[in-house]
Amino acid sequence: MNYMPRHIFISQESTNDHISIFYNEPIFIVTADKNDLAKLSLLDEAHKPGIYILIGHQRRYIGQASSATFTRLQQHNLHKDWWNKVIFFGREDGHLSKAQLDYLESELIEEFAQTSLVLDNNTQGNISYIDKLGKITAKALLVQVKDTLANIANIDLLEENPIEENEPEENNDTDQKFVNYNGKKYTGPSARQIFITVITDVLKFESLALLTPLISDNEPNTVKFIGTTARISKSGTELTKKVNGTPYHIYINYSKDMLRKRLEVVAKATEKPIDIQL
DNA sequence: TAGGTCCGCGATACAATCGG
DNA sequence: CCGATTGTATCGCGGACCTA
Repeated sequence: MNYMPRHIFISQESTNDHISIFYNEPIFIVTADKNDLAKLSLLDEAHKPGIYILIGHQRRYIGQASSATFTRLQQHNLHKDWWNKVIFFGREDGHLSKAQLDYLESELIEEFAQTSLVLDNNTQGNISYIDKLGKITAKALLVQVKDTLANIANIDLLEENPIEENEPEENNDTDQKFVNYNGKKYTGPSARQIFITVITDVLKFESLALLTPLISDNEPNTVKFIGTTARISKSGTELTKKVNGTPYHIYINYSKDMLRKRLEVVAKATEKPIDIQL
């Protein structure tokens, strides 16, 4: 086969999220962190039928979604807390019958059952009648998914750590600064950079009404640090940064301690949990 | 003396500059 | 470009003083 798979790495602004999409006609495969669930809804693929695998340490759960994977994942987000990553796949054209989904699901359950991994599934999946042709295409699809994952993404579905962070994270010794806001981890080269990425997401996803005490009509200042124009000191220092994708400028000329306090204020205003390590 | 206003001072926040 | 420091501004609260 001489196919040319495409790997599209979804990355907003910086490397904050871990959503990857692999295309290999006619299939697509998405891998993502649980933390990035919200962003998954933006993908067409997440609204197509598919098979998904929840991944957490030694545990796995195989599931199917006959209309939209995303809605099933949302449910699992509420009711299962042990997983931190997910892989799901389907056909780009959405043509996966219920019988095929049943077949793929139970096939995978069976395969996983033979490994040392712990399966969270209670049942073997549905056994529904599947015609010969449907079975053959489903089987071929599964092979293609595995091949694509193995060749392009270097992922073995049946392995213990299929998507394990490919070790750039290991230099956590030198770079232990991060912010955990609303279940998402933000890292970056500097405290100010992290601050900017967090605020960028806040401005994109949170209700501005909650942020009004922090918004200035024009130039930002240290308390109302979100504004609509830049601010430059008399001596020419840029005290603010433009937030990409929004009309806002935010004051960033803070010490680490002040950045921490600002983030705490934001978390309180938006009623979201935050963990700050700068 | 109760109630109200205002002043002063310590604490906190700000903005700019300075040093890696 | 990053983060800390520092001089200045502002806030907030207790207490003194005034008045009815």
